[in-house]
Amino acid sequence: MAYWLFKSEPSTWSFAQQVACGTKGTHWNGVRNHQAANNMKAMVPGDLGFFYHSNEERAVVGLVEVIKPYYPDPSDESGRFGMVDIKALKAVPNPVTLAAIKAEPRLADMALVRQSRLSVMPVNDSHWALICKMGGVSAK
DNA sequence: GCCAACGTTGGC
DNA sequence: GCCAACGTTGGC
Repeated sequence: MAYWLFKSEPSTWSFAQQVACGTKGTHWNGVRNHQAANNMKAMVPGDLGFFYHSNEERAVVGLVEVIKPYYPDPSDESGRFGMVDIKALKAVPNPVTLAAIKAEPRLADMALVRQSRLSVMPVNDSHWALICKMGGVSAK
């Protein structure tokens, strides 16, 4: 079981919209970055992820599950990039802000902190457990 | 609104 | 193949 973090601007695609898609989920399209795409290639159904709101909010607000492995993104004319499908699992009761993550020394080496522009990134087991705890949500 | 980080493009 | 120019992202 691997863990991930999906970053989105809430004004473009929010966790509330993801929840509204229900158990069928949606495709996570629009990624045009090879590092992010490579992370998605490594995903398998059943993997879990954080849903992070960037820009105006800057917080982990929900948990999602990967439901379909990497496949081509039809919105990419170059054919170079793909996407996965995810569905919302549950909201994080106490959203974990970027400020809180930066204030926690054990999270200092997260990709979220080190590579602010990366939109899809891996999360290791201990980081996953700690952020779940900070957010007041059970890890699964 | 500004700026740093960084990926991409295009000229050479 | 190098590198300057440029565009985009995202934190502040």
